[in-house]
Amino acid sequence: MIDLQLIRKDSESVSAALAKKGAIVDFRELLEWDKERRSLIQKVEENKAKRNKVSAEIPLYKKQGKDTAAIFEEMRALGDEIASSDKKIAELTEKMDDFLSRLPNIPDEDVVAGEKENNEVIRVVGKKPEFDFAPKNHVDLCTDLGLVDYERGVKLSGGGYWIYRNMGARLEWALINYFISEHLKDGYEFILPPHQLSYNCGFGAGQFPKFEDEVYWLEGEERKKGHFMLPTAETALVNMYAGEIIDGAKLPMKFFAYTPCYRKEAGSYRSEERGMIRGHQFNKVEMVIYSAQENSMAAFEELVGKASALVEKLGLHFRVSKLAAGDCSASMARTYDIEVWIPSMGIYKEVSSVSNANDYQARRNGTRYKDPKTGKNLFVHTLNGSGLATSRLIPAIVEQFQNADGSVRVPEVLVPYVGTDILRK
RNA sequence: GGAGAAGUACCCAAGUGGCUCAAGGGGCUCCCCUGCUAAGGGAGUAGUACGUGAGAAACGUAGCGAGGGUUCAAAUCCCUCCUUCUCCGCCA
Repeated sequence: MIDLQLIRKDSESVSAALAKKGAIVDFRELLEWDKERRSLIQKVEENKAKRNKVSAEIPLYKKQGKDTAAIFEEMRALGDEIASSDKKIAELTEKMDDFLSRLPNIPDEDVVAGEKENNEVIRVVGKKPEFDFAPKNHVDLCTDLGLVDYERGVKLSGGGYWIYRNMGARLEWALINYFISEHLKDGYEFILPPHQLSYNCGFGAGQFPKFEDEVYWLEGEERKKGHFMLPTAETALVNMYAGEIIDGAKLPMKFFAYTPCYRKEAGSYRSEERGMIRGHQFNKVEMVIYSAQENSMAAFEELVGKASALVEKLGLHFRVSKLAAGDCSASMARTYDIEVWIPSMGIYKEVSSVSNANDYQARRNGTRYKDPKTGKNLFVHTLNGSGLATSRLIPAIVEQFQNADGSVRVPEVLVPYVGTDILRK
């Protein structure tokens, strides 16, 4: 949610900033509603003050035996007026909230306008592996090594689902365990949230109303009162303190959670997205930081550093891209993607997306902190980053670390978790 | 899923339509007395949101789990919902 005050003060700058994301917004109507609403509030509050005053006098009149019929008549009319003003205010408020809730976040100043093509690669780590044999793609590798059973996954649940088997399951779980231990080392609190969340969480994270149709809703419930399967742990983590005022001395608060992510999108049947690149359910460890406003850039760098370090320690070739405004998700002011090289596809695929929402999510769900310096209540800055999405790492690992004989080398840091340093038939 | 009970401020808690625009206590903050400790006396303590102020102050409005309704007037009466506790049912 964008601060209404900011729009009142300087709607043109806000428009210009949103245009970087490709959102063309005209604030004139909103500002009209705002003006009308405030004048109604003034009027209705005057009337309410009058009603309060008269109400306090009524018991006195009654004691004195005065006739109150005329006063009641007058007060009834006043009450009707108050009710109708209140109704108009509520309607305006709803319209304004709806308008505001559909606006994307304002991108940071240094984030460039435009879409994907304006993304900037800011770091490349390692080299593209060279093979002196014909490398296989990850679908073949995983199938041949018995790591993943795509066919029976489809049998169980249809397209977009797969089964991890045997060493595949151990490799997947090894990644999760490895990430967990690294985050614990860094002092992050381990969270296992519910996977079924109520509507407010989707709204608070900024994913609704826009992406309501991209998540799985539980049957038989009305949407706004119902539950959906979380599309990322961020949706849960970012709402834990909704409506609360956090003691500023406790910031930054750092969390991570492991959950599967449930998404309808998968859709894409393009052949290059075969296998585990995009599924309806995938595993991810997610990091979230609640930060004081002035420290959120540092927190952002920390998350980028942590996510990169994980990929680097796995020994994978990857790059870090700073996304253009239009490629950041709607809620985010800045996003860096960590993209891992998939040899068979000849492209880099995202394994982590690190973002700073600034106060956008906190405004939507009312997460504030008391600033120890000023004593004022401020909206927290929320940041999130995958640390990491395991389902895309496995394709990268098996493809980048494959050998001529079809076996796959296990990244050293995972050996203790997997129990072997090589995966063979 | 069913039945019963409850939800009031940092905590406990009084309060079944109006001098209660929420009593009292605990805790906390400050002051006084005493001063090693212990004990005593007094004052303050509703956070927050919104509105009018450049802003602070100040004022107003809302607020007794949430949302509606009845009424001149609602913590109080009515309806719906949420949460907690107790019991029962279900438990792949």
